[in-house]
Amino acid sequence: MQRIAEMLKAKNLKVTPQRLAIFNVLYHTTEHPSAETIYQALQPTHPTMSLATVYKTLDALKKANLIQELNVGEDSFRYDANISPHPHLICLKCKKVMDFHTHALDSLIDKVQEETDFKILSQKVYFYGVCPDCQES
Amino acid sequence: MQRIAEMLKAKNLKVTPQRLAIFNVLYHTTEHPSAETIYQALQPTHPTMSLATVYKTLDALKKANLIQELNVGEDSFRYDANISPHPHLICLKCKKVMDFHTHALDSLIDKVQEETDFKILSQKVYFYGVCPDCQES
DNA sequence: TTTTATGCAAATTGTTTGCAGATAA
DNA sequence: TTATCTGCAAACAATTTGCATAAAA
Repeated sequence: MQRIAEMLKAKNLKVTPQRLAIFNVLYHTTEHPSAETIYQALQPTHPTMSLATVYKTLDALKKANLIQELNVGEDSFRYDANISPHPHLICLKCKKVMDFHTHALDSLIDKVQEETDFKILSQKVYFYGVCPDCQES
Repeated sequence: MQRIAEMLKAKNLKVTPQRLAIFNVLYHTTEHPSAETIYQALQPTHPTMSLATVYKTLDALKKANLIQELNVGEDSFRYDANISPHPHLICLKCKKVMDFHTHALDSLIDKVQEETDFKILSQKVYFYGVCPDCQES
C-alpha cells in the first residue's frame, strides 16, 4: 500500500483512500476486473464509495499510465495494472481473461512499420478460445 | 450485387433491399464504417431505412459470418466485410483503420496454445499509431 | 399463406458529467 | 488556504427491443 501511494504521488495524483483502494485491488489481481466488479469488491470495506468515483479513478489512473484498459468485447471495460503491452487470452466459456507475456510480436510490429510506414505506438492483442479448465468439462 | 444476394441466400437470410444495400456498402469499402456511417451513406438512396434496421442487419450478417465487428476503442463498433482474421492499424490522428494481411501471427498462436493449453479459435489484433499521411503534417 | 424483416418509439445500460460539500496538500 | 476529489443524481449515447405493419419466399 505504501508503494501504491508513492506511485500516485509520482504522477501528481492526490492520495485518497478511494484511489488507494481501487489501485490496490487492481495491483493484486490478475482477474482483469471491470469497474462494477471493483466497486462490488470494495463494498464491504468502502460502503460509501460511489460507482462514479470508481470510474473517475480508473480514468485518472489510465491517463497517468498506471493501468491499461481492456476491451475484450464484453459490454464493459476491464482493467489491468500490468501496463506492459501483452496479448490477452479470453475464454469464451468462462469469460476468464489471462495474460500472455511475450516478445514475439516485436518482429511483426517491425514488419508492419516497414511495409506500411505506419508508426506504431501501442497495441491491443486479444486471442479468443477455450481455456484448459473449460476444455475438460 | 448479384453475388451479394447469393451470399445472403446461402446463409438462409431473406434478401431485402436494405440488406443488399448495407452489405454492398461494406463489401466495396475498406473504410471500416460504423453503423451510423453506413446509415448516413445510405440516406440519399434509402431515406426511409431506419438506424435500427442497420443494427439488425449488421447483427444478422455478423451471426452469418459474412462480416466481422471491430472494436478499435472508439465509442462505437466498426464493421469489415473481410472476415479473414487480420491485424488492423488505427491512426490515432485521423482515426483511419487499415488492414494488414499476414500469416505472421500463426506461429505466435501456436506458441500460445503450446505454452498455455488454451485452444484459440479467433483473434483481434489492433495496432495504434500514426499513419503515413499524418506523419507528414 | 407463412415466416421473417422493417420502422418507429421506448427501453436499456455502461459510462460521463455538473455541482456542492469534503478532503488532501 | 486552495486545488482537487468525492458522491449524488441527472444526462448521455450507442445499441437493443417490442410490436404492428410490410414484404419475401
